[in-house]
Amino acid sequence: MSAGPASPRRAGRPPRGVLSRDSITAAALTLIEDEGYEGLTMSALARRLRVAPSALYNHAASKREVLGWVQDHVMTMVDFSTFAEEPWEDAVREWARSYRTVLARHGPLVPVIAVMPVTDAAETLRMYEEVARGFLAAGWPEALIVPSIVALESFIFGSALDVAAPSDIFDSGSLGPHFPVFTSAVRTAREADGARSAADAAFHTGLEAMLDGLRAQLAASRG
Amino acid sequence: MSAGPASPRRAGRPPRGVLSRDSITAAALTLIEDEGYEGLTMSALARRLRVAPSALYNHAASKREVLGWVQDHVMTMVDFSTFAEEPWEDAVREWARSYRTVLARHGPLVPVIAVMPVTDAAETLRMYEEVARGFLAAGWPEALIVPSIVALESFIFGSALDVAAPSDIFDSGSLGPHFPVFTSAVRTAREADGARSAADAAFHTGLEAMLDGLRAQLAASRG
DNA sequence: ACCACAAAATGAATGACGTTCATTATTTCG
DNA sequence: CGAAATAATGAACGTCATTCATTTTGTGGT
Repeated sequence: MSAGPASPRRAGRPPRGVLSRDSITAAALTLIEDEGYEGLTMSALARRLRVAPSALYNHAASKREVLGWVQDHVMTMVDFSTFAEEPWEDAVREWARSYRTVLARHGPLVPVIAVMPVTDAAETLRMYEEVARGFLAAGWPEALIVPSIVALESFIFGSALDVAAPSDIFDSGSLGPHFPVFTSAVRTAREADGARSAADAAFHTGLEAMLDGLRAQLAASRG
Repeated sequence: MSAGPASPRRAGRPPRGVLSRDSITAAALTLIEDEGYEGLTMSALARRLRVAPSALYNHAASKREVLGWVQDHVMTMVDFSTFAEEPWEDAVREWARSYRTVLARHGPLVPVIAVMPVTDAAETLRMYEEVARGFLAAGWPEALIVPSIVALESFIFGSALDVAAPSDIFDSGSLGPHFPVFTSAVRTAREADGARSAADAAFHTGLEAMLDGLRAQLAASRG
């Protein structure tokens, strides 16, 4: 496949820079796509870039920093364009779906993103600005905007984690008979949902419930 | 503090067993309480138990397995007793609060719990059985019970992650002026919420919204 | 044009961590 | 009573992130 080292680079600064923040981020993303997050090691990353592991530290202070770049890029994949075009409820629905889909492919990033300060994550701020704008245009009182967005995000984060769960996560196995109500409910749900996974069904149920509830709160706030 | 090795145990099976699944789990829990999850290493765990690290592997196949024991114990701390006593809505509220509080202290466990099959986690099954029973008693159609529970759980998981976030997570810093709507909404929310953290306010907002929405779905299902 | 210094690569070394293995001693079971 | 299972020790290994000394090359100031 990939050629061996044509001319094994000697030590010393190379004529043209081999690495950059962008090239490292891109390599990390394809590495994650190919091998998953367990495969994302500094050695593997360096191998992809045909470079010694220590060379990475001339550009990133730590693996954590590389992960920050990846996270920033992942956030750009979330589609929040509909807030400018569609009514509030449809826009939230589309945004939430996109957000969850993106995060589901980057499960190990979810706990990091949930906690990451927004201060210098410009892409994330762009998203929040647009979402907040959509809420404001829909008539939301300012004090309710941030709590509502964070509540939606919490649900989205949790749902993204859920996607990674095995489809038989609720099989109660040999213990089933001891928990008849739950066991029966699981069976009924499986039949009702058909092809849709438990995670997808729950996401739909929860998102619609939350939209219902938020709509009611908005109406209440208008008196 | 703790005394040094009074009699440095020689190799060979000791007269009385020093380790057990319970003692390891208990030590892991206090270790986590003292040092957090970063401090939970097999060496540190062995040190607490006054044992060589390799001795742990006579009882647990891996660190992952120890984590499973911890997880099982953590789930027993969730209070779902109110489902037997109070009306559906209050019971869900209390359960969700307790669940989030417990998980917030065990953030690193959240992604694991979200994905862990329930098959031989008896404690977790007990909780699900009781919660499902509460839904059924409140008149929920069987097919909606599991999706509703999972949706609530997703929100709870995401909210638990949120608790670990720094309080200034939404400070837009020098970029603030570029995102005026969001920046203003953050300031307004902070003033409105008073002492309550952003995470707590969002949890309250989201939980009430979801309860509203679920109540509406229940009403609709009754025609 | 020269020179000092910054930048960027290599390769060797370090330390933490999870895990395995050979060894030893003790209990338990047939 | 003897064999086998059990449960400890301590030494070793492999992986990983990270640091350091060294080497080479680009760049800005005089």
